[in-house]
Amino acid sequence: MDIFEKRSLIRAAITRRGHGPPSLNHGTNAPSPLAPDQLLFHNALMLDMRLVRENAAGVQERLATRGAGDEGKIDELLKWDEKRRTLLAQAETLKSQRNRVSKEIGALMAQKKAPEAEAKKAETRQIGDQITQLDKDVAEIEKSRDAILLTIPNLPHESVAIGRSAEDNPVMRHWGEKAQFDFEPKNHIDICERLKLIDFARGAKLSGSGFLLYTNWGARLERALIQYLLDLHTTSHGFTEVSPPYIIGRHCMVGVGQFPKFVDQAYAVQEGMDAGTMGQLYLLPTAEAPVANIHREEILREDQLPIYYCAYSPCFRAEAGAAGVGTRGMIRVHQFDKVELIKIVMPEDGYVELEKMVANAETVLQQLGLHYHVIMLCTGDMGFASAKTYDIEVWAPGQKQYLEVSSCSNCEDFQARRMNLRYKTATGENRFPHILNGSGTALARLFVALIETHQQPDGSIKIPAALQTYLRAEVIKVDSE
RNA sequence: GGAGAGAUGGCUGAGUGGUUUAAGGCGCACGCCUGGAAAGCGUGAUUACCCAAAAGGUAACGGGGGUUCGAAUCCCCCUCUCUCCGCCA
Repeated sequence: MDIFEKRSLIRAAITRRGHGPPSLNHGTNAPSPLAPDQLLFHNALMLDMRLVRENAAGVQERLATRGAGDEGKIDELLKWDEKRRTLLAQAETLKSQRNRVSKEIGALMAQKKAPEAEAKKAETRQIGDQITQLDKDVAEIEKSRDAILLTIPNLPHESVAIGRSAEDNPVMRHWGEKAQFDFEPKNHIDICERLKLIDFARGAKLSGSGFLLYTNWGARLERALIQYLLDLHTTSHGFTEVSPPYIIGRHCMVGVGQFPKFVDQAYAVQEGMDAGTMGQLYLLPTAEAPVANIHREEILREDQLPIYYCAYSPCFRAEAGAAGVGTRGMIRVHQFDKVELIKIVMPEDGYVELEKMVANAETVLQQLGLHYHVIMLCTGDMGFASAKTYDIEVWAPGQKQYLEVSSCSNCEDFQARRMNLRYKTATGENRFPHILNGSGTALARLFVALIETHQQPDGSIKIPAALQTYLRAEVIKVDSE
């Protein structure tokens, strides 16, 4: 069987978007899964349109710091916005007229004055035609406007370092030191094969390259880590554990800003297996997607905030275009486990909460005795939805490189707008909360750093004390059964 | 998977084409009354958009479309919930 046959079988049930047959439900003219009008389910905006109107120059300036050229979209956005408001005002005036005349008709009918009523009907009918046209125009304009808005990333916070790429990310701090060995440390692939923690060959046999088969103590270590992480964040850091669906609707992906930009990175469930108005279903790329959306389209009470959620889930990523870059081993895989942290907080608390979240993720590495540093992503390297992001990179001695195991972001109200999540203040005002997400932490790379850091001269792995009660072992040895 | 019944405001619940400007009840807030309460009486209370603001206007009765001068109400599609049957870990 060649590689293409293998891949087509893998994707028989799970296909990337756009490559499957049209669904029966949709007929042969199935709409593009990403038509703008399919992406929005309400009128909330990604960037605050009022802010864009009132301070276009400021918005453009912030966007420009990302170096992606999005600031060029603002002028067109404003053009659509102005046109929309003009037409909307016209339509509403006409509707007001029609409502008034309709009432008069009702009154005439009640008085059995049919001829007069008929005359007014003709008048109203004509107004109605104009309204229909205006409504159509406005809808078109909103479609154009939203198509642009959906592709504009969040504005970076003022405190974020200006830069173009990962090389410009400032290191904020580090903890511990690079582990020293009086022997040549092995990399995780060798360790896994020797200790039979992962069966790379059979994982690939099952699902293709980039899929892992954890075996025996490897599987147990993975499970122990999940359990340890959830326990830590729930009991010590005050998070409420949730366990979300792993298959989620398109609207959730749009809500957190994964779509439309990263649609190629998601595994789509077979076309036709969609959820009606929720649209096409996808395997989650991160638990952030379902968990941040838990309260979408709700109005929370201020006293419900802050909300802290943590969730374990596997994460599925197509990693299209990433082939060949560190693909061997566990560093970049199509499916990995992660414990995710999500916070929904009042805007004034957003940045304090971000620092706390990073500290919560750092605790993991400290307790496991792993050297790491925290970097701030510069404007040019930040994710689409984020206003400010810290990455935690753990040292992997076998790789001789730092691996990203956590990315903690404050998305401010960017996601809340997309999903129309608000909270009501004590004074009765509705506001968008800040939504934060952070890995607490990603498992596959944590696994790598753990076994590479704690490997012993005899090839065994010493288990850190914090993990021993979960794994029920102090060491993993070659002859461990 | 099959059959049926539903979805109305904070909750409950009326409303089968025109003072619905969504009744009534419960709960809520404020006021009157009271020594204080209860009861009673009165007032208020959704969301979004347009408008610099105010005034005003428009829209929303699960979601979308249609009929009509006019739709919570009639028609079509979808989603969700409940009941029964079937299947299933």
